[in-house]
Amino acid sequence: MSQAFGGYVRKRREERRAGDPGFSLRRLAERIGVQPSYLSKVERAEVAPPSEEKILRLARELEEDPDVMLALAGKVSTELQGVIRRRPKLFGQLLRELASAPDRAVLRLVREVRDGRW
Amino acid sequence: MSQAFGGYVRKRREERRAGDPGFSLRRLAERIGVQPSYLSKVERAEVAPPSEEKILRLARELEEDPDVMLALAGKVSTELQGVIRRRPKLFGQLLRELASAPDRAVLRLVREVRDGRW
DNA sequence: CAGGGTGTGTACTGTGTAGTAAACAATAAA
DNA sequence: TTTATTGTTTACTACACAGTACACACCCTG
Repeated sequence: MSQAFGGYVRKRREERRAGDPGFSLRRLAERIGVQPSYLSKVERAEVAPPSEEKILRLARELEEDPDVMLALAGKVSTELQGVIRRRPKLFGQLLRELASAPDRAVLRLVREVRDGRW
Repeated sequence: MSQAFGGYVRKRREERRAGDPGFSLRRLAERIGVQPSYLSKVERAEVAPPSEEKILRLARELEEDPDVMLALAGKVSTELQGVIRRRPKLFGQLLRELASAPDRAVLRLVREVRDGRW
């Protein structure tokens, strides 16, 4: 299933490793705070993706978008979940409405909101 | 923490029970598909809220908003999570932007989208 | 006063999550 | 040629999650 996540991490790590030997599996594992054996299994999708916390630290080290990383792991950040939980009706409606909207439309809304046009 | 959920279920159940004896704890539990003892513990928050599946069935029986019910249980539906996971960057941005927006503003967006004004 | 229905207390359980710890073979460096 | 370093294999684990099963005491009510 989440072959996606492991493969992605491995790819990104090896890319970054070309220019920086600090991106060996062992040294990265240490910075993330897990055993090398575990990171190895994660990268080869021998086990499920790690916890949100480890994924976020991984995203930081690899300079990847945390939300994208979490999505690859089949998760949604507790932060975003919190945003929804605070106003479930409102955001439930909005998200369902936007589920089938084209990227372009969603992007327009993002900009609209960011520019304070409300 | 989730005293909220249990208390809410109990309140709603007893309300509905006034007009319909089919809303005794035992009979409701049966329709939901759990043991009465378990529903009892849930209502008194002696245990954590049940799984998403049971919560949705509960919401149906009690005629409550599923998203609200899940929120009380500290959860977000896998359906909504799926919407986000498909376009994590886009929805991540949007939600963070809207996190601090007033209800009114979000509601305006919902309507705007629903009326196809994009 | 027997019987059905009500909510609850107690004890237990299978499954999933999120890893650790130690040893191993292959490669690279001194 | 030792010595490090790398990724991997194997075995194991602690804890949370999502409940079940059964017995119990308390009402009514017919």
